[in-house]
Amino acid sequence: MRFSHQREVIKEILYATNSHPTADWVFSKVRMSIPSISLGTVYRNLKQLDYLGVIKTIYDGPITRYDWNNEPHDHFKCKKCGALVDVALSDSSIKENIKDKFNFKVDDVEITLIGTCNKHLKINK
Amino acid sequence: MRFSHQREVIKEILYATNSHPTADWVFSKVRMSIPSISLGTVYRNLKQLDYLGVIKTIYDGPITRYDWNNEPHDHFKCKKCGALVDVALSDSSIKENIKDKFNFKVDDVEITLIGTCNKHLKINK
DNA sequence: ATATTAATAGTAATAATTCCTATTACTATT
DNA sequence: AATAGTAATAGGAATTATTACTATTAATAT
Ligand SMILES: [Mn+2]
Ligand SMILES: [Mn+2]
Ligand SMILES: [Zn+2]
Ligand SMILES: [Zn+2]
Repeated sequence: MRFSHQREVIKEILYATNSHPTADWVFSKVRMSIPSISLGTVYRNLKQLDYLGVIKTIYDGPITRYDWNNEPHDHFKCKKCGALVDVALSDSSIKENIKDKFNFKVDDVEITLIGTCNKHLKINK
Repeated sequence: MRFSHQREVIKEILYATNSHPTADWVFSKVRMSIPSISLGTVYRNLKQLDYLGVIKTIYDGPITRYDWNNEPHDHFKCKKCGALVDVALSDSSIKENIKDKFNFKVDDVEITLIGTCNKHLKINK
């Protein structure tokens, strides 16, 4: 695969946020430095970066997002504000336990927590 | 909400399969008994049934599916054939464990197993 | 039976994503 | 440095999934 400035910028933009952005958000960002870029180029490169294992595509309900963090990890989804936040299920033995229970070949366990993020929680004791 | 024959048939079709069908699949099925039905009616009623809690909408990557089983349960996704199969994580204490670890209010834990279903596994010992 | 009005069929509109093609710009070779 | 070969891009068309609109139909209360 040949070097491409567009792809580098897209990659940098992704690596600079933890917000799991959509293709459209990336598009509007990359336009700031490359005004001539097209949305198709953004989609094509996001797909390539995913294929290369450089980033990971995340399906947040009906919304497609992109994650610079290609390491296996899980997410918390806030019902109130829609934020998608990384969570580390430190005890990865949870996943191993789950894997052992089935007559399928389980390669991955994806866990999404759903609820309300601390931004909306009353601090008052 | 008023009775509708269309909605009843859609519900029955969903309740007769474990395949987590798409709106389009439901549409083609319901056409067999109601040839005049429109795709919009299928979508509208699936959304209403979800809203009523009668069925559950499932996001399988970029594919939207519908599940008659509105009880909390998890799924296994086969990378080879794309099948989405119910799994019962019998030990629901797993989920309670996970819930206890975070400074968010966690209402639900969604778990998807990803791998290869037994249809493709060699039986040979 | 009639009136009321929610639900439908059919179609148009929208949104996300992919496809197509002429043009551009890396890269290797003279 | 110029040339040739070709991968990547820009821009727009096409596709797909879903929602919105509206005249007509049909469920329900009177
Ligand atoms: Mn993440
Ligand atoms: Mn299910
Ligand atoms: Zn929130
Ligand atoms: Zn399979």
